[in-house]
Amino acid sequence: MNESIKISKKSAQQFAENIVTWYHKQGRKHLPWQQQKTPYRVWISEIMLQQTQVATVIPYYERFMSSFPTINDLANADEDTVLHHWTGLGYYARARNLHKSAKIIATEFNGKFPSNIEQVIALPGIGRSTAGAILSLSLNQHHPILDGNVKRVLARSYLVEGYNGLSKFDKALWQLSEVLTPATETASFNQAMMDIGATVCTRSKPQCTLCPVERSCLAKASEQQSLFPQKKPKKKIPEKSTIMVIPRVVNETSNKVLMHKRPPTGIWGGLWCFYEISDKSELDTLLASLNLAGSTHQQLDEFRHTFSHFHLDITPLVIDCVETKSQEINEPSQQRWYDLSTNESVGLAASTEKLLKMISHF
DNA sequence: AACCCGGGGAT
DNA sequence: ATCCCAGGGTT
Repeated sequence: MNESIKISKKSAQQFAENIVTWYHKQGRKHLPWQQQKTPYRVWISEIMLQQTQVATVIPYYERFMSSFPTINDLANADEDTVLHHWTGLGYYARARNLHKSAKIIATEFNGKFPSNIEQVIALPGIGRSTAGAILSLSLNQHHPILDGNVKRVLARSYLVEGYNGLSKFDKALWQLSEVLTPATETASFNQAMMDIGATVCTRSKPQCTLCPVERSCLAKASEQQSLFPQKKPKKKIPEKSTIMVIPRVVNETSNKVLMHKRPPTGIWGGLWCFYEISDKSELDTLLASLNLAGSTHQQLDEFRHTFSHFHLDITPLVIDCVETKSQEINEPSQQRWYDLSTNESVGLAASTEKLLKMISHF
């Protein structure tokens, strides 16, 4: 297996030169959406791009930047507002970490993004690769990176065995990235590696004829591109089910549903969701605790929401409530009547948005 | 339906 | 040090 892959200084230099030359030939036209590469802007885009492709990220990124143009703006925003800008992107812990880090930068670094890589890695939500990407792309500092796209390019070029997440595999690739990343033009090299992985050295049907390192690529030489990186052994995922309780008030003056804010850790952390029960027999107890007893309810069609690690079958249960004073909210920071006629500035999970759509034309 | 993913937290 | 989790979109 891999052990440490030996590369001569000369061939490493040649590799970097080919990559950087390719980058300059692109004329950077492939990234018109991100012109000024400040550490802050690169940070936000890198975190978004960890989980989502460029085309999807662009509108989120634009909205985020126009609402939070500076780190201090982000630090001073409500967590709900930050999560609202992340609604539908997934991985909500990343948005919460972004917010936490902004507060740290505001207080400990006077609002200026740190330029020391140890300090950057110490920020929540930023690891070695993201820190390297931020400081190399924005300040041209000499740091290697290793995201999913770069991993694919390197694993194919040097036939590195293993799959994503396997420690031997990651270790070998980090070592390769260290050896290959040039001290000059680091920004161009790193950006090019990510771009090549995203657009040329794609998972299926790579466009090898467009690749600047086609001639030295070991996978291409043996036509094994599709075998690298190797596939992660798959595991069976469990099925779970839940009943989401949707108390609502609909009349001439209001159209609203009762939601609560989830705890900060775990699934959908910090997002606004409906109360859940695992069995209909728990409904009365829940409604009583919410001062909503006696209301009528209707069941909507069950639907499936799938995560990588489990299926979740959701049964929506709509409770029609009459507006009374007993529906005053005790802890508005944890519980609220969500107004369906406005787009309230809070974070919602994709499944919650789907439920809101279902009941809006029901 | 299967695949992908950087970093944090638990073990 | 090593495993498991997160939540969507794309293929």
